[in-house]
Amino acid sequence: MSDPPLRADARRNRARILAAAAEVFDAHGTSASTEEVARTAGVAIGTVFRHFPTKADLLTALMKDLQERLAGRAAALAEEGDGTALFTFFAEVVEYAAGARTVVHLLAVDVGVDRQVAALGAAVEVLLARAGEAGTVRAGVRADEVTALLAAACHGALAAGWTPDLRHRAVARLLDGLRP
Amino acid sequence: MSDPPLRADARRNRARILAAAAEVFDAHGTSASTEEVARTAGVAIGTVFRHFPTKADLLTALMKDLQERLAGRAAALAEEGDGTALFTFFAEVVEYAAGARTVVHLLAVDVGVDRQVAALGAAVEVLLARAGEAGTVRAGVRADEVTALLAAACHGALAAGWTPDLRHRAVARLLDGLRP
DNA sequence: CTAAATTATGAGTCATCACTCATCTTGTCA
DNA sequence: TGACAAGATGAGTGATGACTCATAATTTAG
Repeated sequence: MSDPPLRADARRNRARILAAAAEVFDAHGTSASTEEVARTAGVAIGTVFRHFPTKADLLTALMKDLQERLAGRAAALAEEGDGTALFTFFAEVVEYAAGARTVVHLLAVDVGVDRQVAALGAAVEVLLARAGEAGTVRAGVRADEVTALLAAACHGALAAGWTPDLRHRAVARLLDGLRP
Repeated sequence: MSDPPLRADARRNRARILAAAAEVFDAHGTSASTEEVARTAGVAIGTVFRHFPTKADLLTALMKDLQERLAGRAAALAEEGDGTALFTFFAEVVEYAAGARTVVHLLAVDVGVDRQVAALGAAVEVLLARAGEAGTVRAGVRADEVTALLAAACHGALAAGWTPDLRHRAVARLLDGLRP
C-alpha cells in the first residue's frame, strides 16, 4: 500500500518545489505559471510535473501544509484551556492570512479557503466549547458561525485597502459580536 | 465634450452585451471568455471589442452599474431615516452578493469589490450617522469598519458552503458586534 | 564498481484567449 | 431614395501556459 521511498534528490526537489510554489503564488497569485515556480525552485519544468502531475495537485499540497499548521496551532491553544483561546486563534489566523496574502487568497478562490477553514471545524468546536465553559462567549453561538466569520475575515484581510489598523478594528468588532 | 449619440443598433447591442456579460460571468466566473459573452449576446466577437476595447472595460462597466444600484438603494434607505436602515442595507447587500455570486466574486478578485464597496463609503457614512442619532449603533464604530465588514461578509456570502441559513446567522452575529 | 531503475531535463505540442482588421451591412439624414 | 458614415462581422494573429516525452543524468542495490 505504501510506495517505495523517494530517491534522495527527488525528496530534495519536492521540498524545493513546495517552497518555491508558496513564494511564487504568494507574490503573483495562483495565476503565476508553473514555469515560474520551476525557475524559482531551480528545477526543470518537467520535474515539477513529475512530482505534481497537475497544477491543482501542487495547490492542494500547499493547502494541506497550511491546514496542518493551523490545526496544530489550534490544538496547542486549546491545550492551554484559557477561555480566550478561541479569540486568540481567530485573530492569529486572520493575521496569518493577511501576511500570506496570495497563498491563502488563491486557495480561497481556486480550491477553497472555505473548505480549508471548514476542515478546521473540529478545532474550532473544541475552542468554542472551552470558551463556553469559561463564559467568554455569547450563548447560542454555533461553531459553524464562528468558522464562517473566520473565513470572511480572512477573505477581507487579504483584500486591498485593509490596513493593519483597520484589520484589527474590524476583527475586534467581529469578535464583539461573539461576546456575551 | 460629449460624443455623438450612438446609432440605434449600437445602443441595442451594447445593452445586450452588458446583460450577457452579467449572465456569463455570473455562471462561469470572470475567466469565461469574451467569445462566450458574444455568443450569449448573439453578437460577433468584434462587436464586443468595439464597445468595450478591453475585457477589463467590460468588467468595469458592469461594476459601475452595480455600484449605482447599491448607492441608490442606500440613499433610499437613508431617506426613511430609520435608525435600523444601516442594518437593513447591510443585510440586503450581502443577500444580493450571495445571489449575484460570480459577478460580485469576480469583481472582488479582479477589479475589487472592495474598491467597489469602498465607493459606497459615503452612503455608509450617512446611514451610520442616522443610526448614531437613533442610538442603534455602538459608540465608536467608524464607517470604514462597517464598510470593511460588509466587504468581508460579501466575500463570505459567495463562498461555497454558506447556506442561506448560515449566511443569515453569520450576518446577525456580525451586526451584533455593531450594536450597543 | 556496474547495471538497472528512478529521476531530471527542456524543447515541443496543443489548446485557449484577448484582441485586430479588411470587408460587408445597416442606420441616418438630406 | 441614395450615399456616406457608423457599426457589425469573424477568420486570423500572437502570446501564454499547462502538460508531454525522448533523452540524459543520478541514485542505489548487489
